[in-house]
Amino acid sequence: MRQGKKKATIYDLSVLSGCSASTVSAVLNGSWRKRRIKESTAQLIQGLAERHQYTANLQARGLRSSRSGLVGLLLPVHDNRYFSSMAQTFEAEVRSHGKCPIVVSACRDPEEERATVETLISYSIDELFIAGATDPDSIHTLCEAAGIRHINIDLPGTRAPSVISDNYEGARMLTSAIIEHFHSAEALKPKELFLFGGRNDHASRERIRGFRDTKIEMLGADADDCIQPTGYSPNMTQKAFEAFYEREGKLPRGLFINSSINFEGLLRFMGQHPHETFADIVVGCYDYDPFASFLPFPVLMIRQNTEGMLAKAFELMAETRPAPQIYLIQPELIMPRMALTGPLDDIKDIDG
Amino acid sequence: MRQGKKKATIYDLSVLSGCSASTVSAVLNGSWRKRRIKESTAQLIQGLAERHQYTANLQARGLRSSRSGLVGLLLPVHDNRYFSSMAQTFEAEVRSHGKCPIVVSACRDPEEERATVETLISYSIDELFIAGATDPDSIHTLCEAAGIRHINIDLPGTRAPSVISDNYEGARMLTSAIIEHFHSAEALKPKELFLFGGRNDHASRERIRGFRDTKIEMLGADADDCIQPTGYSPNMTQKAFEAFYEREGKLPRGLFINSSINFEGLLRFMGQHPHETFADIVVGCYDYDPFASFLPFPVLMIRQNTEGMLAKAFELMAETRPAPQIYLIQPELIMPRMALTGPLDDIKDIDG
DNA sequence: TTGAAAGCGCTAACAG
DNA sequence: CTGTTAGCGCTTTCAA
Repeated sequence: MRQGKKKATIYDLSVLSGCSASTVSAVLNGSWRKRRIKESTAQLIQGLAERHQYTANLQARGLRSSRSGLVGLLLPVHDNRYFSSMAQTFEAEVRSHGKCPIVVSACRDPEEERATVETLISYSIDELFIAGATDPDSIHTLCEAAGIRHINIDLPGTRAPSVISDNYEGARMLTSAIIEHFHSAEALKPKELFLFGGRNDHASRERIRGFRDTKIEMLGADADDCIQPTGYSPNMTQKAFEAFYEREGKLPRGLFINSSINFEGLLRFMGQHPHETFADIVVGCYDYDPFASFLPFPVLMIRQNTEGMLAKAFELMAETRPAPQIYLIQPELIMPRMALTGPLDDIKDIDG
Repeated sequence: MRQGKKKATIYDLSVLSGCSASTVSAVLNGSWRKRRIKESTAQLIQGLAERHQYTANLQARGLRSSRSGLVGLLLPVHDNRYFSSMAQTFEAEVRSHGKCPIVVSACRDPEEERATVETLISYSIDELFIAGATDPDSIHTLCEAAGIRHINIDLPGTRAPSVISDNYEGARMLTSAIIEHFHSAEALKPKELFLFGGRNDHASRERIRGFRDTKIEMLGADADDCIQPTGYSPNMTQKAFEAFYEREGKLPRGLFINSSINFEGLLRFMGQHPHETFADIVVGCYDYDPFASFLPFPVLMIRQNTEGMLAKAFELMAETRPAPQIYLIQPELIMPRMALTGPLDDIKDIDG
């Protein structure tokens, strides 16, 4: 087959086989058994299809049947371990159902999210998984108007089923682990344990709540200025650390960092200051990263169970009419110096 | 507009406006100026479209015009900083051209790659960027048969333009930086500098070549067993380190790690052994990760210029008939304790 | 067991 | 300046 030659259509095969286009169509989309087409004609046509490298035009099929075979995943960003591992798991799962995964990111920008979802709808995607949307409910509205099944992940909406991490419990685990880490050394005082990062979204609010409750229970107090919400921005987080350092002449001994993105802000701060500045700190990070786990100070981390969340989400998607309620998935506390496996391990072991 | 109501079509607007469907179509797809349609009719129709929340059915448009507006990026994996940052940059660039980015991964599996690309072709994607394909040339064949413009990234093909990192130069920079890092301390001997990771792909071969050449130039020798190709597998890499350690009772003082994926294998090894095992090692990693940069031993890294590579790739894609040659992009040596910015920085600074 | 015919929603000549 | 017409490639009744 030389370059640019037009792709074979069912009509080409119809002529070649002497059957009608509808017969060819039925054979090639798998519905031929129930259309009671003779085994021999089916085989004839399948042979021709193979020989002529026929592949269905999925746009045409989608247009006609108003189902595209596309399944979408909306992410805040690609460039992040948590979300990219979600993408990885999502792809495998969707492929295993014989559909085509579409992963897109929208930068935590409500307007971008709307536009992106509208585009996906225009391509007639069949289902949408909405991860980390800033405004799940307005996306819900879009999807519902278009009759598209959808599930929220990571950030809850009120109008569609939502599968999210138990951020409150996770924050409690992390906070108490930080505090306990000091038990052998000089015990931590309330003014020595700070939270950096996050903003006014559901996840951050829950984590802050868990942090405060646990801190008050274990240390007896928590001052408002121990919470430094900096958004999901490395830069802002760095600035917050610089400001703190300038004011206090040192860092707090106990640090609760809201996400790996904020942790990068701490790294930027570290790049500007000598080792000694971090000699006795203990960091808890609400996100897991294997490299962070081996930094030269203790780093406790929360690993969110992305696979569990997606599994639950797919399960709900398969239900006829899932309730618009919130399903909590437990995250996991990871002690320092742990290099864990990810969704790619099975694949990559083929190598070598 | 209540749930499930059918989406408005150009025919609906045609009736409402009193114009023909083709006029409506022209107005709504932007070609109305050159069809010399009256400003006032255009406005009328645009108003109606807005009011009725019209959005074009992109499958229908694509079917008719045989261009879908979809632009694909084929990746080995999502779950990796290097590739996910490529995805991030790619998305922004494609969106800025008013097209729809489709990012897919194929796990470095030639069969999966073929199947994935065939699916994309079935959806009539307009252009394909092929990053890290194990067999770019066979994908080239598919694309060419379908008349789809395509560019290789990261791993070169022989039949389409290829934009890749200068792996040889990068490896030379990294190797000599590792060696020089010992100048003040006891100088490194040839048997103390090993390369771990990679396999028989173009990038690994080039890096190994750069490593050997530089090592021989600077240290006078390089034994074959100083190269330990383990594939792109954390597990295999860990095993290679365990085997080495069992044999030698320690790690080499100088380590060239082929990629962050292999570095994770070293982390897994580290998790099983005490701090002291790594007291005097220097690691060079052919990939940049901010957390790795602050580990408790010196880590030199190569940051590949994904933005530069993509920029060049888009430039080539825009050319009428780009030559099927290889374009090398220089990577950058990153010294220890550096937390650099990524493609998301501009976005995220909105936060806070 | 198969074929004919209609049409999914849109675009693109061509004709006026 | 605008309407008519003919499909893009496929699915899906309905009839034979």
